[in-house]
Amino acid sequence: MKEGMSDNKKNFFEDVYEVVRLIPEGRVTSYGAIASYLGSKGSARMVGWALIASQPFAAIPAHRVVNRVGMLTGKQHFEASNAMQERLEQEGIKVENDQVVEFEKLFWDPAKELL
DNA sequence: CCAGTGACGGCTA
DNA sequence: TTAGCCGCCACTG
Repeated sequence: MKEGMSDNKKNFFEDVYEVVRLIPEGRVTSYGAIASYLGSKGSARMVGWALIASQPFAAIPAHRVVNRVGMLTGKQHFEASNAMQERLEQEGIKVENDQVVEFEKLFWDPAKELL
């Protein structure tokens, strides 16, 4: 993390981490869903940015966050290009061609399922 | 200071 | 239906 970072930004990052930590095993959510839940509706990109910064913290299951159609767009940011898919399959999620199988059934929306 | 670049997503053609 | 455009905003050169 950076030193000169404003409190707002820092809190946004930590809020993202908190939500991601709450994603149940075997379920996935999207960048936009998290941004929306945190009140920054159009800032899905910032969620992705926060996850890049979360790389060093293994406790955050960033592999459970994919884009709005269920594609593993962030896999290149993991240690290995296949780490994201392997972690998902390890919890029972099937992935074909960088796409989560039955994404709609596994989708976990923080705005609805979190309270 | 300015322009380019994204782990995105909604809208338009 | 597939492609492209653009708003979003932190960061980099």
